[in-house]
Amino acid sequence: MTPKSEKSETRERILEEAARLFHEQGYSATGISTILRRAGVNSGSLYHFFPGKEALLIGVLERHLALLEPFILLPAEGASADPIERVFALLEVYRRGLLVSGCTRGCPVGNLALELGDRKPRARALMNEYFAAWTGRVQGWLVAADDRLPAQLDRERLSRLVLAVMEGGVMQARAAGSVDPYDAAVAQLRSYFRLLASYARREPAEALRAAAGESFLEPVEAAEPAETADTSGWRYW
Amino acid sequence: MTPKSEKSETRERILEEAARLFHEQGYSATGISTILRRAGVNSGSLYHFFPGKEALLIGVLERHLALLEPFILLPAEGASADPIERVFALLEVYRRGLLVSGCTRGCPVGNLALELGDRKPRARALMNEYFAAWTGRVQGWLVAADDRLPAQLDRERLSRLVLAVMEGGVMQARAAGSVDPYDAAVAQLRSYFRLLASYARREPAEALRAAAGESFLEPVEAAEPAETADTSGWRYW
DNA sequence: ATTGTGATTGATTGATCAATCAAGCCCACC
DNA sequence: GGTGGGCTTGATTGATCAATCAATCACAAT
Repeated sequence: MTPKSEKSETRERILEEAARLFHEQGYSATGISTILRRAGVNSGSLYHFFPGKEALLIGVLERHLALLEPFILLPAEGASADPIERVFALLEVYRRGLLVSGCTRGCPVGNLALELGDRKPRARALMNEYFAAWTGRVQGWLVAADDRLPAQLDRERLSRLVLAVMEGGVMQARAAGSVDPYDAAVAQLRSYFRLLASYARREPAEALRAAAGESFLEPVEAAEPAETADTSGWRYW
Repeated sequence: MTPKSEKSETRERILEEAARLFHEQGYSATGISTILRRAGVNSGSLYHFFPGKEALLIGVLERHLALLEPFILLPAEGASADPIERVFALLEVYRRGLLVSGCTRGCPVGNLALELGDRKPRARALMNEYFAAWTGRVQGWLVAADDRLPAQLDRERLSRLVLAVMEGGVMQARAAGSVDPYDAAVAQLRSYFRLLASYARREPAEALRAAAGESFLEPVEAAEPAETADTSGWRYW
């Protein structure tokens, strides 16, 4: 056997349940014993794979980072070939996460980011990496949109805005127990994008003015996730 | 003495330390004993005022709600008479909170909102009330901006976007250990507002196009907090 | 068959947790 | 100066916490 296998089935089950519980109740509020019970594992097994609770947290975050591509980004790209539509397909992914969980689960990394702050430096570095990968991909789409957005537009800044809207929208949805605040924030972002697109289309002033006021939300139809990595047996939401 | 005084000096000290600790380390990670030590109080006193830890949480949230006006909203209004500048003065208040805490403290309610989710219904109702008061005030400013924003613009949706940008920006700043992501998101929001203002000014198409690309951030100068409530002895950040 | 190693078992540890409570203190009020 | 109630004291409770560890199991290699 390979030493300290990274692919142990028990290890995966522990990570999956820990991820779910950290997501639902937070890191501090989740007891090791609960994870053990839900995963059907004894404490010795857990401590065989993870030296302590913090190492388990690191493992969970590494798992989130590994799952970002197949479960979040690729489905968004599969939903549309249009780079701007991909942005809103991505936001639709999180909307689904809210809906299937009754507004109790949004972005799993966002929760931990606010709870842990800088008290676990290794964890913070991973969360930062996660956000960087997220905004980096969005930035790539915005660059790909090319002449459909104003040339001078700062794509990096806009990608940071998109992430902020997602995380802030999820937070409001959790507090409200409803997706409405999330939808409102996303709809307004959509309106902003339409406005930017109108510019790039070099429309006359009157058409631009009309676009500035609009704020309706066009639902994005779901597409089959475009899986490239082997994610069989992995659950995310 | 009035029975179960709401103004006991001890009670205030407990609430202040609990608020700080909940903000810095979260609700679950904060032990009662730590609060007692920092506040210089014995456990019996705490349980004299609060029947349990959850009641203390409610008290902390009620305190945040009471302090929203004098410590957050009024300073933003005092910074400028211009309703749109008030929006960005408000965002500047949170930026200051990030800076003075080394990016460890953002919005105190936002942290709790994500940590507690719907597991404490009474707490969630208060957090929702907090967000509603926040966005409600911003919405009021946006309405007051009147013809300086497009008439068809949905002011409520935009206020939800502003809150999302603040909360999401704070989250990214905490994860990055730097205000840069916060500044980026706010700068992009500023750009959006300039664009909307250009519309309302009915500028010709070329000027509008120029405004669409700009994304610089004008720092908002601080003004003295306009205090109307008695907040002597209350600390917030 | 024997040995080596990774994986599992599950009782147990000491620490820390939220919460309790009997006793005493302080002081306004009469 | 006595009385009563708001407030404080601080040791103590049982529960739960993360973590430990000696023993055992499963199984591949030889």
